[in-house]
Amino acid sequence: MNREVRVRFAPSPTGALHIGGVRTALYNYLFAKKNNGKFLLRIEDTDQNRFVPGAEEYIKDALEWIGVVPDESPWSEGQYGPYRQSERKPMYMQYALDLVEKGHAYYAFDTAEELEAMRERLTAARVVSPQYNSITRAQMKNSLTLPDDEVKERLASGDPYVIRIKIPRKEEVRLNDMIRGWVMVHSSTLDDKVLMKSDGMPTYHLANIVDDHLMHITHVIRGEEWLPSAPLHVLLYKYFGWEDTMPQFAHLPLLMKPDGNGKLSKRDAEKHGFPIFPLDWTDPTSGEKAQGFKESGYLPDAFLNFLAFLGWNPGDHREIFSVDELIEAFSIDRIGKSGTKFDINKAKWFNEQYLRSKLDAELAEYLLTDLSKEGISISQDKAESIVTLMKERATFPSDLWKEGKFMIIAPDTFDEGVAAKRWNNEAVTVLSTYRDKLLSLDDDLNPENAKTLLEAAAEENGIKLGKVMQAVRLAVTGIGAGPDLMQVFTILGKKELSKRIDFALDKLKVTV
RNA sequence: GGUCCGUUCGUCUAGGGGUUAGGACGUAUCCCUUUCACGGAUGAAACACGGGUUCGAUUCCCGUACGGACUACCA
Repeated sequence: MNREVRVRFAPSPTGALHIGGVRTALYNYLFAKKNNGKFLLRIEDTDQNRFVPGAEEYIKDALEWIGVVPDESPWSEGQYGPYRQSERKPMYMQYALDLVEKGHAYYAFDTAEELEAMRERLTAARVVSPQYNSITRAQMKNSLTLPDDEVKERLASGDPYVIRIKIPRKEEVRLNDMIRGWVMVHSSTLDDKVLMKSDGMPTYHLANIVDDHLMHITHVIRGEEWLPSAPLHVLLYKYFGWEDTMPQFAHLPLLMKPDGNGKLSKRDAEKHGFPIFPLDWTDPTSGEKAQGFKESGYLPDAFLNFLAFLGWNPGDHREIFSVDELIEAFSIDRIGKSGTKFDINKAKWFNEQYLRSKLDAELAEYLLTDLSKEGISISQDKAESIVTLMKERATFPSDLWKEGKFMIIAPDTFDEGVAAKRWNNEAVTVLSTYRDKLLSLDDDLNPENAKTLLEAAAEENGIKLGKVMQAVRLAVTGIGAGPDLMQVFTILGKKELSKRIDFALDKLKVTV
């Protein structure tokens, strides 16, 4: 059997795509590309009550942002469409009926109240897990207990019903997970899950098996939260007679909270002030806003690299991987088994690495964009010069503007701590002399002559330059830290520089 | 509660019957730098516990503890 590898990412459009979902999508994508297969996206919208407007577009946009674009999806259908389960609705009933005919499923007419009463009864009787199963179904209203006539009558009269799978009483169900190895579950612990809901929609369990089969899915790579229901899925493949083409399963470890215990959630993001969604998201009902990785300044390739390493590693010590390199290196057997705590510091580190590898011209675009929002415009050359000086110390592109502001706007205040410690008469003397020298300089300023002049200004007054350097920096930039001063002076130019010195001399005089 | 899954430095992890248990993030110290950052160097820091199996177990097996997921006419 030599089937083309086909994998799917199957989110439900119930809100913003969570980072764990993005990782699942990424692993599916990497696996597909590694094996020259296809990566498809299927929207699992069988629950009409949970539909959230905009969620589907969000999924699409998020995947596009990191370049994990499906080969087949609702927006670029392949030959096994539709790719939205709501649009596949007419296809499912026949499969459910097939199971009823084969005796592996049955009609159930119990109302919500009756189900609740059953659970209460069992709980009162101290039954460990109250569920609709091979024992309890005998007491319920279904096509196994009701006379045939009544069943026919109820169906004919439009009585609401569901179709449930008939889980065998005693059977060992086993599956060979690609990550976890053999997992065995006894059917007596499984319940008769609903396959078709009373609204005529299939449940996830039925829909995903039918669709995966029809779409020729070869591998199901999904989160660990699905592991408990995987045996049910195996049973369904068996009852449909699709065992020989049953996909291989790989259940991914979960993404956990950075502190404490539990699955990573939106609350953690709020608590720690880091994003959990790839893109900005505003909840359409509550109006709640959540910031995305993109809008927080994470570069898509850095984000993707970071994500890939949440639960997977190449087995050597390399960490910086392009998408192509990830595809080349990826394999499911190098995915870990245990839950992964989310560490935003690592994400920042990846972002810094990618930021520094970017061309100055590209980074200058970010700076220019930020500046235009402030109503400031500077030349491309100047922007690139600033980027050159700032990119080694930036985590996000927005830091270019935030941290490099002093090269664009003259300071109007001065760091008080630095002033108190470093500002003195010697600094004033050197700075005045330097200002005069700048004014009589014919050439444009460059790092060399800026330095020569400053050294001369210090020497003429018998002052060691090192003693006043911090004061000089303070006078020109307003702060006590930053990139090489002579480079900064060059970007400023002699006119601006002398203007700033004058301003500082005037403003700081009183504090001496 | 039940079922299933898991457990190597604070975090992500490599490793695998005999290793000085390796790397990365973070952290500490030092160097570079008349600043800060970058960079470089160095350090602290881990096999959950108890039984087996074995000449030898962090590695294999079984328990225990702890953690997690699931336990809907949600996915």
